[in-house]
Amino acid sequence: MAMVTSQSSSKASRVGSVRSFALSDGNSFYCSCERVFDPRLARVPVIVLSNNDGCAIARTPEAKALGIRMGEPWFKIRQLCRSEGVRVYSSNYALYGDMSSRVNEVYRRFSPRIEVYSIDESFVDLSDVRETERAELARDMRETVRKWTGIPTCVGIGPTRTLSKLANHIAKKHPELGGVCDLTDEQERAAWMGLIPMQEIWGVGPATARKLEAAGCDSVADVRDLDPRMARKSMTVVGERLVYELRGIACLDLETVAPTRKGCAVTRSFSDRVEDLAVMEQAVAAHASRLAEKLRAQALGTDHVTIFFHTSEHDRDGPQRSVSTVVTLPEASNDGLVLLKAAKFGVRRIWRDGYRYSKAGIISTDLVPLEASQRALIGAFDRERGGALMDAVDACNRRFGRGAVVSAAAGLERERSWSTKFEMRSPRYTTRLDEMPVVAAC
DNA sequence: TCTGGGGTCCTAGGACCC
DNA sequence: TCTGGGGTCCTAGGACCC
Repeated sequence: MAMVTSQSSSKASRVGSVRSFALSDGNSFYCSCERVFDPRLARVPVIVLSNNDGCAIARTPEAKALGIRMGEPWFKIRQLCRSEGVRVYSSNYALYGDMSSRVNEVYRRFSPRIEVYSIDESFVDLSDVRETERAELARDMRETVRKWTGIPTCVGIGPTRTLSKLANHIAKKHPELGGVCDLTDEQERAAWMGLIPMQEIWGVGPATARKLEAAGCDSVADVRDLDPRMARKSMTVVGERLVYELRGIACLDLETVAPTRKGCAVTRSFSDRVEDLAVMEQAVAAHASRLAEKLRAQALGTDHVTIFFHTSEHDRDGPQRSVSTVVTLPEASNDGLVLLKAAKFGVRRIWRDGYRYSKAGIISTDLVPLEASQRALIGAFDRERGGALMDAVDACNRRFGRGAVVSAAAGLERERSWSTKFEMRSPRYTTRLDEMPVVAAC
């Protein structure tokens, strides 16, 4: 079998042998997390809003039935939610992240090889499970997750990652399957593929869908039957792999060990527009501190950061401006004070009065393991002192909660006029002692 | 008259994902 | 009034090198 990959790769060592993947994901995951801790939410419409309470990013079936779409802005659905009694929550990532790791702990009991693909989805390798036993194992896994964490899931099984995603899609759309769909059988698979529109394929977005349409594709089966060479011509190696994956030939293997992160960013929309340099400095400084924290958690560093801010396209009347600048450091660092200083420097460099800025951020690409990074001959940071200080800051924040110790330059909570809205956040039940649910037994 | 060939690295931009 | 945040991969094209 020809390896369909853009670069020679040895990690797909098992590619070619018969594989089986299960994709398990949490149903309306964020909403389900909220339901675990509040039984009153069962069977009523629930939605969770994005950062800044901007738009709906998770909806229970009851909320979907009311016509609330994915990504719909909050201000457009507020009335509907009020009149229909929809329970609305701000994002509570501390809770969702913790619930996610609990769910993954359960998956690990069913297979030694799992890939945590996103906060609510994981691939589970079932290659060593007998074909006839896979669906049963999936049902068992699903029940165990439900019992131990309270999260409802759906599982799709297939010989490639793409087909397991497709199976998962079917499991979700067809409740009569009991939350598990196994596409191992070729005939059964072919029947389903003829029924599902190609837009549902994992990896097909609007641009690819237009190309596929032009090529006469309507269903998933049509894409499977494309000539792989033609697919490569119009859709690059990504398109060619897609065709093979749909044919049951695995081109993508599991990443069971999370690869070192390549980039990291902290960006936020402001709750109110920012027109003042001092406020912008404070906001970006806070983002920089947070970025440094994220890098420290993974022992990574960066020797340059991009600072950006821009106005909003939705402010039709005002003048528009979008700027960015790269600030280079003498050597890689993850010291909060170093990145904060770089951030403020960058902001001042590109600041211009007279605009109503809506969003700002700090981005770092090309992360390096800090210990292995090249030291500067001139301008090296005092890593011993800086590192000890940051260790102490991290320890305090772990113990007393994020934000317990911050740089004054990044602003205290109460003076942050720019900060993000979380007006309807539920308690962080599982990660904060003071927000733990209290149960009375009598 | 006539001006190589092949490689790497970097960046920007497009596309897609959750 | 009000429209999220944070990632990955791939390609083309330019700079540069020998």
